[in-house]
Amino acid sequence: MDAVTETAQFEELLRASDLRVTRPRVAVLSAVYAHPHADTSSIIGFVREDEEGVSHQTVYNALNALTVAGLLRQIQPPGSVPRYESQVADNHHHLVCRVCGAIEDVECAVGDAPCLAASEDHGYAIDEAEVVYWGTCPGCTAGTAAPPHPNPTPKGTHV
Amino acid sequence: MDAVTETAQFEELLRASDLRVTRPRVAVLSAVYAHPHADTSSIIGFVREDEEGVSHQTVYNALNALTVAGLLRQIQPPGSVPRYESQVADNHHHLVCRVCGAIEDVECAVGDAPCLAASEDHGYAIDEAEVVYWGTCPGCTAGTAAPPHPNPTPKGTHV
DNA sequence: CTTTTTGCAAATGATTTGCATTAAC
DNA sequence: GTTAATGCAAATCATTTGCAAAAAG
Repeated sequence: MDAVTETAQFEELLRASDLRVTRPRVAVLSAVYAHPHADTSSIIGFVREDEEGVSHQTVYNALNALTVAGLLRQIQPPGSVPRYESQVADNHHHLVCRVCGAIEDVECAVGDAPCLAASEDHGYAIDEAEVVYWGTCPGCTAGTAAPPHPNPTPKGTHV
Repeated sequence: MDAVTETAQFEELLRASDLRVTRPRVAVLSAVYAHPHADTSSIIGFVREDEEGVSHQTVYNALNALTVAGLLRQIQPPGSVPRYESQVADNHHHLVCRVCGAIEDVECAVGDAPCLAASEDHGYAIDEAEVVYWGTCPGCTAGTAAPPHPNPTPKGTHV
């Protein structure tokens, strides 16, 4: 897919969600599609490669609007900064490395059905179940990678 | 359990983790045990009820040390501030209200076993699976409570 | 032409850092 | 006595707010 086609598709996504089509929003969508799990400051950097002079508030505004509209999904591993990804229709979950902060997508093992029935729902109307698998990625297990985003390993838990 | 006994137990917990026993640390443990899911600023308030003049950095230090030691567990719903809870040995999960930010504990439906096998582990050594159920609590469903901690509902996801 | 979004500047608020003092062991 | 934790102050960083100018529909 060439750049022109891609831009047209992002514009279509915006229109379909009743959002005004602006260059910063297209650039934000493009950045997140190209870099899943990117954090806000990285996204600001990517957006400015496409469109110089875009303010960070505009990126914050766009990320927020796109997330509310359902075009993006915000994920936030504890102790880390919010990150964004584009796939919202499937029900994949995340594998997070405690050492380097890397994030991988994993398909939900049970497909389209609820991942887990809450044993008691406390009267809540549940609309989503989100699963985070914590572990150590192959590179960090091998001790080859430096830890940029360390997260402590809690005790007394299991997988 | 009276206050003296409780304090003695917290001191014992600290000693068992090779942590020095200090009044601020005991106060932090006490605050989190008394108020599960409290955020840092609330904890600072509770600690100062017990021990005046404790600085917030000391509370931050203590929370961090206790979390690394495994005496506390940090949870952080996206868009919210980090919260702490004391139960670390079981494998309960959380039910979070998108409207008011309330958090409830729910027991893991599958007991002691892994909650969900990752369909592909990408070579990660997984040590924990964390589940967050998103929904609306009974009070907010009834429309009786004001929203202090709103979180947008993403589209395209399922429970 | 009306409404929304952008861009700039400044404010806010949580968390961290550095260092001398104090307390734990 | 030695080491680690505390308290104070100041710095940092992500994020938000307010408002005038510009762009979208």
